[in-house]
Amino acid sequence: MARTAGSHSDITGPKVREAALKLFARGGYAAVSMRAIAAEVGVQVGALYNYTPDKQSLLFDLMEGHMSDLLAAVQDDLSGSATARLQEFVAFHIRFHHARPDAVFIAYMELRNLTDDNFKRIEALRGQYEGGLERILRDGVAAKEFQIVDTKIATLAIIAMLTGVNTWFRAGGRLSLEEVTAQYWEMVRRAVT
Amino acid sequence: MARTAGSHSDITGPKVREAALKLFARGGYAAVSMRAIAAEVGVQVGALYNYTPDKQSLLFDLMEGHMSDLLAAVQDDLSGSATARLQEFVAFHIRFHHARPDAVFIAYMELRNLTDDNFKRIEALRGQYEGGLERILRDGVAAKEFQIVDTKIATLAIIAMLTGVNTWFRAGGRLSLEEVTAQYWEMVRRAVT
DNA sequence: GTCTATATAGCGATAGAC
DNA sequence: GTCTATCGCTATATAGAC
Repeated sequence: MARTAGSHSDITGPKVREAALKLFARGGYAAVSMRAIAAEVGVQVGALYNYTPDKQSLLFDLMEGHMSDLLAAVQDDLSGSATARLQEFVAFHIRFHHARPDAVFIAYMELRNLTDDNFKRIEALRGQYEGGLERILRDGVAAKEFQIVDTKIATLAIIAMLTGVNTWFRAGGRLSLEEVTAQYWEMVRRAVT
Repeated sequence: MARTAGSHSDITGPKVREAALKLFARGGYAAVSMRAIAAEVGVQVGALYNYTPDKQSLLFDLMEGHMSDLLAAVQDDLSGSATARLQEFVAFHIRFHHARPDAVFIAYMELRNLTDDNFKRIEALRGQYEGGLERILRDGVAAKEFQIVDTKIATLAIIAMLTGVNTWFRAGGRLSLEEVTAQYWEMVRRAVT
């Protein structure tokens, strides 16, 4: 309305992030040029630098945003049994990751393209998320609901298994996400008891 | 001996592949230049093209070589029980992948940098390997050793879980590879029975 | 806020001398 | 088989006009 023609900071900013997310996931950080991102947004390359100081910050912001969303969304109702908490974690992990495949892909594939400092910050967030699962497993062992020799190994094994769903599951296929979740939960449940 | 000075095709060829393997694993295919590979080998960039027609072929040859090695090494002794065959598969997968972390990393991370044709060929090899595991699971279900709703899902879940070992296990740490293998086998065994 | 133009650097691949 | 030199192109990032 009272806005200067050509001024679109509130629109272009999110569009830059969306374009980078899509293109990084498709082609890889190193292979995607700032020109390609600008073309996807519909501006010239110089305009991108109103929204990010450089390409590295763009990558880091995407990964940090994803990990923050993940940590904000995960819940752990301590009043339930460890088994119930683990079942909720499995369902949450599959559901959350399925809903944002591009961000998940980038978070796993582009770690090595982060600077050392940025890498440490992302790894710390990842450690926090893993800690949430391990706490459930340890509580389950203490309550004699689970039999697990090493809860750290079990944590990593479960997360690797669950995240793998994103590499093959596509909606509209032979199975629904609910069926897939039920079968993964059954495997996880057996593996820890 | 009777060799022309400066002629080192039998030495340089493998060194080019080794250098590319190491650098691709560390920095990613797109981020590694032919100049960087030449420097790692100790030659000038022009010399590389005596050993590969282009950079893409270098990547494909590494990935195809890895998958061929994997398929040649995996064994399935059909005379054993499905449980014994699965245990051997778990131990083999962890052992084989642990021995060549760079090749494994590239095989998973650089798929999107393959041309369409090359991608299809690598995916076919991967499908062959997964088929070997699924055959064990199906036989185990038929023999009532395993209870699995969907052997395809179980195949993908088990492989994702086992391959995840490479992302965190380092020799000389808290646990030996044998101990890790034993714990993964315990989780897999429970998950399918 | 976006544009065009440009600085500076590096890329994959090839040609031709030795 | 390896080297040096080079072609043609693209990269990130910045400067200054509007």
